[in-house]
This record gives sequence, structure tokens and C-alpha cells, in this order.
Amino acid sequence: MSTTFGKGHHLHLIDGSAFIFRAYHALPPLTRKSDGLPIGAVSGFCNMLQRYVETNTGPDAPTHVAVIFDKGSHTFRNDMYDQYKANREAMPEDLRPQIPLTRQATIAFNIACEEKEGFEADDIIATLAVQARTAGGRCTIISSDKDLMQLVGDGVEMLDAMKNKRIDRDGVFEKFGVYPDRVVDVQALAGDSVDNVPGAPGIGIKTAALLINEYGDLDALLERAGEIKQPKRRETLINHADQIRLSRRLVLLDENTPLDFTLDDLEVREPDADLLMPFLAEMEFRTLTKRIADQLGVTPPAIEDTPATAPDAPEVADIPFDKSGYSKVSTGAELQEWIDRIYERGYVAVDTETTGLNEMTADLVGISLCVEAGQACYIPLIHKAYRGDDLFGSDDLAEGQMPLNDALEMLKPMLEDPSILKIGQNMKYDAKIFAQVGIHVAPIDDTMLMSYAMHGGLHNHGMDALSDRYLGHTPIPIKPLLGSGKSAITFDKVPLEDAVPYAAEDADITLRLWQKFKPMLHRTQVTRVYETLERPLVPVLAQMERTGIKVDRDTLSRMSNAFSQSMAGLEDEIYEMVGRKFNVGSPKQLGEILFDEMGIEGGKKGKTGAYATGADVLEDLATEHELPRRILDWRQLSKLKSTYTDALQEHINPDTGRVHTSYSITGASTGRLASNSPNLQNIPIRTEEGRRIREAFVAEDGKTLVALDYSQIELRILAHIADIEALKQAFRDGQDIHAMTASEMFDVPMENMTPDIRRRAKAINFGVIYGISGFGLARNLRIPRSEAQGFIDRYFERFPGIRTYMDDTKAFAKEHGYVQTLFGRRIHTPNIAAKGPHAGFAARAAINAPIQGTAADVIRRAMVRMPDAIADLPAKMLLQVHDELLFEVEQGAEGALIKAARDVMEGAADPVVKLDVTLNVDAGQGPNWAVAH
DNA sequence: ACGCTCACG
DNA sequence: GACGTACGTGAGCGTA
Repeated sequence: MSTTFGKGHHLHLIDGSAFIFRAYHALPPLTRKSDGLPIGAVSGFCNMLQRYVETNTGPDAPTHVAVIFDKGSHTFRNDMYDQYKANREAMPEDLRPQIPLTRQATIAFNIACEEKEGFEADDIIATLAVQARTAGGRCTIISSDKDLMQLVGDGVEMLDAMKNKRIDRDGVFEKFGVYPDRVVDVQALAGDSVDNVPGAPGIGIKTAALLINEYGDLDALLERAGEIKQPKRRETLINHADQIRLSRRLVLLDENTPLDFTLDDLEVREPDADLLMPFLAEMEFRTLTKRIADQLGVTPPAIEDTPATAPDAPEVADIPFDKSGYSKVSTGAELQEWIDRIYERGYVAVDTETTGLNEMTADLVGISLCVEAGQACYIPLIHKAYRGDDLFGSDDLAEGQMPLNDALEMLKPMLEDPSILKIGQNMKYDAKIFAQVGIHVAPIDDTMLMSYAMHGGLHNHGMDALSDRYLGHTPIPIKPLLGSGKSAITFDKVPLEDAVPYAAEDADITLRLWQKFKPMLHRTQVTRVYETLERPLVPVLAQMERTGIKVDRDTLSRMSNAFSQSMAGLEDEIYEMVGRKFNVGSPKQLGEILFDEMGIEGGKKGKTGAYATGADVLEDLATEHELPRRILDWRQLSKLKSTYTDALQEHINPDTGRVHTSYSITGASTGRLASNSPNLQNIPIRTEEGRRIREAFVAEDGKTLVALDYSQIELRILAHIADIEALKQAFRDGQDIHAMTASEMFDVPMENMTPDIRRRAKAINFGVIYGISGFGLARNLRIPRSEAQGFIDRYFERFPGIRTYMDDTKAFAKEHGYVQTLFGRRIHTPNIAAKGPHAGFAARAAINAPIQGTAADVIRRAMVRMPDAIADLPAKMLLQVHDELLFEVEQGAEGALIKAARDVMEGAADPVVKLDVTLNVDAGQGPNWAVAH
């Protein structure tokens, strides 16, 4: 057994990461039956190991073997070049928890399992391969990674296990055009976009090999670069010589990795049933356990057949909610213990406590963490000392708290570590709070967004609702801690003995929800929706919100004054007409004046017993009376003043001079965003007076606002989904879509089109999107219901696809309880089977949702791609208004921005959905939003 | 707390 | 046969 590795020995080195990723991508997202733990990659990994063991017997069998893994995300290459592997996509989060299990699997198979902090697996492989060669033995590297090809030769070979193809010196030459000893030179020139090795711009493997073969090696080439005939190539090599040398250092493997084991430790060992069987059984791999048990001649252990829990049924939490598992972290040593536990796990649930709900002005008060259900901590940072009878509290800090900066310094590397998943409930909030203190949290998972992807339309997605529904636990309410109304306090005034259980429980709940939702995402088939439309939007929106938009206070203030004066004038006229003063803003008083005192006919009372005085009612009365018109004018000014010119001023952040809205990702069931505090998605535009409010939304000096909006996106999507050839053709031809509809419906040639006929067609087009009804159209067009119904019948006759779409959609909703967008987003329609008027609402919502929702998905996709697309431009994305994106860009770069952003927006459906219509984007620019739109 | 009204897509 | 209806939002105000 204890012979020294040497001649006649044969070492196999298995590239563990390659096995893992192959296994992950080759298999569907399997989960462990008993608890939903994702184990697809582990299963594939074990099968690959098993096949490896089976096939490597006989005369050429290895005498030594090890599986080599990467460890840690930071290696010496990052110290050389901080952009190394910076383009790497984050590891899929259902793979992350499986990584430690693949180590365990290797050990269970009784195969040596090696890794070293700060080094890549490739370096360990290089070191061992060279040791084996030096000792006079052979080595086979089981991998197809081209970075390892520099090691081939003199007894070192590679084996592509999938293709079962050996790669020797000639194989390397085939791939690189040079033999192994010059591979690094070629790689240094060609660079590598996957690992983000820069190389020489414009030079690929072919050209690189050509140059190296001509000049012998890289140093000679760089030295004699001046001799190169092609001017461009010559320039590139001379100008980028340093970058090329850096690239070579990055791709050159370290053959002297310090290892705390020797080749002899890797000697092949017999499979050990006592080691392997328990592991396979724990993973609940029934088939594999049985097969290997047969081969080893042992009895397979029993695997309990735990029934899977019903997909959406709330289940009693296995671990009770118990405050004894919650602790306070007061010292660096205690915090370090938590950080160590987090690194062991690879994920952590995080929650922040702050002094308020507005992330732009709130201060971080404390942080809670949870790595295992029932065990959580709270790190209080700036809680104030509590003095019993002191109503005003104290400015002194409470005892037993770490200094804020010390805690943040310790937490920052973990929160920013790409290998640690940070789980939150509404992570946009916490990410913005952390961003305030210079911490950029990534990668993240968000239980609120998971719930939204799975259950949009069924219920809201706040933590209290989710905890009640999915954990059967009502969280500690915040109200008693903070109080309410005038005497309400901020969280930093909450005594620590109350703050710890409250805050720790939030992290605990978040972790439990995540554990519960993770496997549910796959089962409900909305993983792609979550991964592409929800999760990546968080950092994008956080950035937009933090950027904000400049709003000119003076402009608003002047408008407010002007509105006040006009309103006062109108009030005088109104009081004159009525004969006395009253509250013009009170619909109740107004209704009584109009319909009782003045005796105007046709007053209708609603269900609350008050007369309806809405704009449509007053509009009708205005033909006969003067008062309603004055009221309408007054109301318009009142609305503009109170909701916009006054309120917006209150929202200007004193530090930034800008207005920072907050987008709600889960607010609208269709997938649209909602904007609040303030709502910047309903800034006036339809009337001239209102539109002028947009003049107060301005670009900074030296910059321009650029607005891009999708033209008729919902009608285009309708044309595609309902497959209306005439509509699709009209969009292809760039026709006026409403005029075309009018022409079709009313048999009017396009050249004879009148504005009124077109207006009617436009109303019908929109009506269709909303789930048209004769009543609704009649009211909108102010025509008799029978006439409206006639229009609809005619529309269906001319475009029969519409009726089919509506009927099919309703039937789908009834059968499944939800409808879907083209990108797979589900919108639940729980009332679709209801009786009475509810049913009508639900049916129309079901018809509208796939159209509105698909448009929402499209712009979400554009927004997710936008930061990369405009990264090189001096531009920032500021706002989203459903079909419009607003940017601020340095003067001079407007054209470049419009080109880049338009490309992203127009191509946003690709490659997942191939639309039969093009998406067209209109652009505008100017010093303020009124001009830009 | 709730309904009415009205701003937007 | 009558009922009551365009889809999706958020904010301010009056009224209870």
C-alpha cells in the first residue's frame, strides 16, 4: 500500500467543478422528496462518479485518483487583476446549497477530495500533474477545460469524459494551433471573455497562433512587434503589451501550489459501503442506492417514502417559533461566529431595522441574520439608551452594542461576496439602506418576489401575510413597539429586549419562507419568471430610485400660486351662481346643491346614498348649465395643485435636490410596476395646464432628459396573441392603426377617414384590450348601448381572432385559475368562477392581464438589460412609466444613448418570444420632461 | 378606514 | 329576467 508514487503509477485528476456544472445542466431541477432540498446536481454528480468508478477498471486503471474543487471566490489572480472573472454570472441559487454536498459525495465514494483556499482547482491540478510527471508516472486530467491544455505532454493527457475523447499534444494543437508549451502565449493574446482575461483586442486564437508560430514565443513577439506588417495588428500589440503580459500571468497555472498532502495520499481506495450507503440514502436516491448496493453485495438501506406536501397548502412548521433561539450580537467576536456560520452555509437571511420607511432618509438601526430556522440574531447598532420616565428619550447609545462602523466593516465582505446568497423579504429596501453606507449587497434572493412570481393575483406578498399563510405563524406586531400617531417612536428608541426578538424573528421568518418557496418555484414552473423578470430587477430599480430626478421647486411654487389665484376667481363665480358659500371640494355638498337646491334633473345616487358628481356627470350637465363647467375647471386646478405642484415640493430630497420615487415590484397583479411616495407614473400630460407640470422635471446643468416609449405596445401584443392578420399587417406597413380599424369596420376608405370615425375605432381598440362590453363602450362613446353593441359585433366579424382569444382566455382561466403572459408570468384569477357581478370583473381582468402583463414583461426585460447596454455612456435611467423609460444624459451623448436604449427596448422580447409584430420605440429629448416626451 | 374623484398608462 | 360592468394603478380630500 505505501509505495511511493513513481514509474508505473497512473494518477487521475477529476475537475470537480466541471462535473458539477455538467450534472446541474444535464438534469431537471430535482428536489429531495422529504424537504424539497434541490439535489439535481448532486444526483448527476453521483451518477457520474459511479460511472467513472465502473469504467475505470482493468489494466489501464488508475492507481491514484482525486477530485479537485475550487474554493473561495477570491484567488491570487484577483489580486493581479480585479476584473478577473468579473463577468461570471452568479451561480444559480438552487445549485449553491448543492456544492457542499458534492464534496460529501466524493468522500462517500471513498475518493480523495481536495481544494485549497485562494487557489483555483486548475492550479492544484497543475501542481499534481507536474509532481506526477516529475516522479516518472502518468497523469490523466478528466476535464475538457481548455485552460488545462497547457499541462498536456510528457505523460500528462486530458480526457473529455462526456465525449470519451483523449486529448494529447496533437489534440491541443488542433484546438490552439500550437503545442502545449505555447498555449499560454496564445491565450494571453486571444484573451477569454468567460474569465474576463483581456488579451489583445481584435486578436483571436487563429491570429494569435499565427503570430506565435512566426515569432517563436510571446516575449519574442512583443519585443519585435514593430516588425509586424499589418499596421492595426502592430499598433494593438505595442499599445497593449502590458495588458497581454498581465493576461499571460492570469492564464498561466501555478505549478507550485502549496499542498498539505502528497500524491501517495491519493492512492485508489476500494468503495466503502458503510460510507456510501448512508449518504445515498440521505439524499434519497432510490435507484442509485439500490444499484450500488447490488454491486457491492450489501442490503440497500430503507429510504422512507415521505409523501410530498401539497404544493400550496400551509404546513405546520417543523421547528416551533421560539425566542430562545434568538440572540443579541454585542461584540466583534460574537459577530465573527455568525459570519463563520454564514460561510459554512453559503446563504443567510438578512433584515435591516431603520428609523423610517423612506430608504432615502432612514438610518440603519440594526441588522438581523438567520442561517437556520429558529436560530437568528439581531445586531443593534445605534439604539438609544432607555430611561424609564424620560418621555423624550436620550441621545446616549444603549449599552451592549458594537460600534456601527466595526460591524459594517466585518459584514461588508460577506454581504458583497458573490458566493454568499443574501435572502431578504423585499430586498430592494434593505439593499438601498446598505447602499447608503457603501455596501452593495449581491447576490440576492427575495421571498416577496418569489411569492409574487408564484401567487400573483392570489394575495398580497407582505411578510405578515406570507408568514400567516405559509408558516402558520403570526409575526410579532410592530405597532406595540413603536406606538402610533403623534407618540410613535422610531426603532432606535425601542428597548433592546423588545427589539431583539422582533428583529431576529423577521430574519427567521424570511429564511423559513425561502426554504419553503425554493422548491415551490420549480413545481409551479415560474422559476424563469422569477429569475429573469423579478430578481434581476431589484438592483436596477434600487439604482434608479437612489438616482432620482431633479425637480425645480421654483417652477412648482409659481404654478401653485397661479392655481390658487385661478381657483379663488372660480370660487367667487361659483358662490355667486349658488347664492352662498360652500365647500366646493365636497362632492356631498355639491350634489345636494345641484340636484336638491337647484333642482337639476337626472341626479343619481350611488350605494352610499350620495349623488354622483364625477366628471362624466358634470360634463353631461354642462351642456345645459354653467355651474358644472366651473366646478370641473376648479376641480382640475385643485387636483393639479394639491396632488402635484404642492405635494411634489414636499418630496424634494434636501440632500440631493431630487425626487426619489419608490417602485413597488409586486404592487400590480399584471406585472406592471407601481410608483409611490410620490407616484411619478401619473404626472399630468393630457391637458395643457397639467402638462406644464412636467416642465418642473428637469435635467441637471449640462445634461438632457431623453424619453423613449413603446408605440402602441399593447395593441401590437394583442395583434400577436390573438393572431389578427389585418392588425399585424397594418403594424408591418406602419399604418395608423386606429384609422385602419375604422376603415375596416365602417367601410370608409383610408383617404376619406374623418377624425370622429377614427375616434370611435380608437375607443373600440382600447375597449378590446380591456375586455369590451356594450355597456362600457356605450358609456365611453356616449352612444346608445344598442349602437355600441353593433360596433362590437362588427368588430368581431371583421377580426374573428379577437373573439376566439377572449373565449379561450376565459376558458383557460376557469380551468386553471390563472392566465399567463407570453413570458410565462402567471396572473391568478380567483374570482373567475364567482357568481354575480364579480364574474364579469374577473373575466375582463383575465382578458386584459395577458396583454398588459406581456407588455410589462417586455419593458422589465429591457430594464434588466439596460445598465449593461448603457454602461459606457454618461447616462442614467431615471424613471419607468409602463411603456416609457426616462433617462438623463450628458449633453452630446443623446444620440448614442437613444441608439443603445432603443436597441435594447425594441429587442426586449428576444430571444424568448418571437413576436409577429415589431416593437417600435419613439424617442424625444430636451431640457425638461414636457419637451422630452 | 373608506369612498369619491381624478391623474397616468 | 335583472343586475351592473370597460383594464391596471396612487394620492388627496371629505366624511364617517
